Amino acid sequence: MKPKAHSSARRRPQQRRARETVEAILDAVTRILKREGSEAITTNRIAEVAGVSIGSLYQYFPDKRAIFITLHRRHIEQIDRLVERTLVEHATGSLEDLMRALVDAMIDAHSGGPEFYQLLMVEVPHRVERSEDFAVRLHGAFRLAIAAKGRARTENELDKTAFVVANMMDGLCHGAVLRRPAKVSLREAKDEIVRALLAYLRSPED
Amino acid sequence: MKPKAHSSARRRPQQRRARETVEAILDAVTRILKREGSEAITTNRIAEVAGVSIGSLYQYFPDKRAIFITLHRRHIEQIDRLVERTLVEHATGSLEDLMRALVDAMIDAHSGGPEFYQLLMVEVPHRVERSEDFAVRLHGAFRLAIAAKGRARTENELDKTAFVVANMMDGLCHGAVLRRPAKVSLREAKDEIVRALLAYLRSPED
Amino acid sequence: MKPKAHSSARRRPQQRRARETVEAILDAVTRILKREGSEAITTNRIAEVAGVSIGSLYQYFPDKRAIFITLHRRHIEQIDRLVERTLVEHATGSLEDLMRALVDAMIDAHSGGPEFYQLLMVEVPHRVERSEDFAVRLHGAFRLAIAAKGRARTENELDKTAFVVANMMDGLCHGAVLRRPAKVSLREAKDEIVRALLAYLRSPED
Amino acid sequence: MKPKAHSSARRRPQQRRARETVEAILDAVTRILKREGSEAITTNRIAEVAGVSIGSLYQYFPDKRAIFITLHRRHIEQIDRLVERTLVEHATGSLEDLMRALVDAMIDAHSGGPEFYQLLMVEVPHRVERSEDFAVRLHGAFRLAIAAKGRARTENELDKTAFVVANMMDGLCHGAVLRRPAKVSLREAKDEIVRALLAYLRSPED
DNA sequence: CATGAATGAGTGTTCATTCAT
DNA sequence: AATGAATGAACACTCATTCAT
Repeated sequence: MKPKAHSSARRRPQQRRARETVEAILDAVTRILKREGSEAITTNRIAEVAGVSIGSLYQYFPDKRAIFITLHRRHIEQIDRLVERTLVEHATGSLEDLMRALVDAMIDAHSGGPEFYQLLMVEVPHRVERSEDFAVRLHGAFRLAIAAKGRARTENELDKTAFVVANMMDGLCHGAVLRRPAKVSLREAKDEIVRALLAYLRSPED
Repeated sequence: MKPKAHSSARRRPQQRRARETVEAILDAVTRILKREGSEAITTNRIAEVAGVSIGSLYQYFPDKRAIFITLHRRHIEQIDRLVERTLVEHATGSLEDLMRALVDAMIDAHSGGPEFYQLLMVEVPHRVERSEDFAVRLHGAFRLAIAAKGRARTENELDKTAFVVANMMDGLCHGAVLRRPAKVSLREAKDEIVRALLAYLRSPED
Repeated sequence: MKPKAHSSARRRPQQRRARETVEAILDAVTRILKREGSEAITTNRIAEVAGVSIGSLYQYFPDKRAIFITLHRRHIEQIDRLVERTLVEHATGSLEDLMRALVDAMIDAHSGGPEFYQLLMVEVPHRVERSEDFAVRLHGAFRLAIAAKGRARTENELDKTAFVVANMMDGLCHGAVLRRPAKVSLREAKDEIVRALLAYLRSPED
Repeated sequence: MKPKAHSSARRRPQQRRARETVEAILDAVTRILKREGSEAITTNRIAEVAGVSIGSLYQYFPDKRAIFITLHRRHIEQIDRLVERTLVEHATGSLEDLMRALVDAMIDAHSGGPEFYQLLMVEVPHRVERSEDFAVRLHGAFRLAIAAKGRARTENELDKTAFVVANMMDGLCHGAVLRRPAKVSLREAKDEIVRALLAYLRSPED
């Protein structure tokens, strides 16, 4: 009656508590970053802002870095989902629609402020969990999408094209958010980025 | 009585010493970064590797951050000189020559390893001394160069074009150094970057 | 109504559970000590290795130290039983037989490794529960045994003799286990210890 | 005149300061141990009691354990010097004089209280710096001294004798300080220890 | 000016213990 | 009773910076 019957109902509370604590910790990091700056992100402050004890923090994360690794993983998962969803949704549309949708998605995803990405860059051990940069991770997806839209190409041409598209997208969208000249509106920047991508993709192979 | 009497003869040695000390400190930072990683860059270690006392370090730099600000300023000055020289040298050449020369220059300048730029990004206070990002700083230079090569354009079109070219250049060159797929050679990447830039610059305005 | 009604039948299981839990905890300590070293002996780890919850551990022991006190008490009880049994068993034999039997018993009892005794030394509060050191506790037993074997002595002489014998036994047996030179076998060490004890016990009073 | 002339005069102050700081730290440990107990020995408290900053403490000792290792090394050096000096001083005297002098020396050296030795036992990593226990270290010296006094012996007999003498000395002197029965005076204990040692050393080989 | 010993606020982390479930 | 998530005081240690020499 008590011990094992539909134990899921019994274990859930624990798992829910744990999940909530983890969320609170992760949220606290971004909150502190925004309100107090990256230097204020200490484990004790995180715990305090998260409303949990420092001991609880260490129950869920083996050390400080693990918090950033989790944050990083979540971030790239979010971006990847977004990009892949966009690629699928516009698989049958025009090349222009696809590019525009991707640019919109990228810019939306990065609007959280540059400090956050900076932070992850600094705190996440290179090549350990950050393993693959955006442009590297999505190389395959871009290749597929480009292959579907484009003319016949060799494998090598596809690789080069995917490399350029991924890095243009990343660099230009980042630039549009972080260093757009005052005289250029976000709308205009997006249009121009799309124009640049299309110009490249439509240019003759050689 | 003492201070100014034919000071040039007297001060020179001091200024040379000072200059040498500053250089030694700055060099020490990059040396430690390469050999021991960014975590090892402490003021005491910098002084030690530079072969000066910690006291002397603080004679020339008010605090740790000032060292990075100096390093950063030197870095952007170097890049700027490089880009501007390239723009001038290829002012009369073809657009393709200009772009190829710029891409070469950028990739050369960034071959010092990503850790260095990362470090500066992290340590230099935003908007204080890092004031203007590459793409922003060189916006004007690019505008001029593009205006000279291109067809008649409105001011706004020039701004947008300069924005895109600067950010494409930055993003793609960075990508070529840091995240180029194994199957694409650096030579091929450069060619493809130039091709993308030209495709954009030659595409019809609208 | 509830508490005592044929309680023996009812309480037994509980008492058995309790006993088992206590044993599991005590065993866990020595197991961790051997496998992970004394630094790994934390209350949480003890509970984990014992297969009980940390809460249960605190049900049976008021604090960490109580665990070591229990362990210590058990250890001295074991030694005392061993020594006293040996004294009784060899009450009628020769002095040499008695000494040899005691040395054997002591060395056997200490073969569990030095870390264990070290641990108890450190963790058990002096003069609280560790109240009486081996040589002090068994002083009386030794006095009796020596008195039985020896010539007529004054009380004071008996005290001195018991003091020396107990401490020789302790020190030499400890030494035989922990710091015996490689060139001396355990067999030889035992023989030599017995020889030393007998030489002392047989030496003229003055 | 100032800079390099007999630089020893200049460097001394530094070395003296350093030496004083090290002494202050080491003294602080024993002071805290006596006044507040071993649990109060934290690096911060040590620094406080030593009258230096925690930073200075870490300038001279890489970590907490290093402090205990130094303390331990000094202790064994002191004991060794004492024993060896005694052996030399009584090289030509009677066996009884030598033994009595050694017992006196040992008891004097251990009168600092048992907590101190306990502490070193616990904190100094076994077999790392504690390399050789008293009885092991002085095995050679005892062998020589015994060989000089005694009758002709085989190598093996010398080893066994040295083993027994060293451990008797250690165990009995320790016992005389730490667990002497109230009814036995220190004077009596010493006499009895000497008597036991002589009885052993004078007993026929087999 | 140069030196480097000294400083100490602040950091990440541990672990004995409590208490709501 | 049993559980184990939560607690938080306390610890070892770092490092930017100061200042007496």
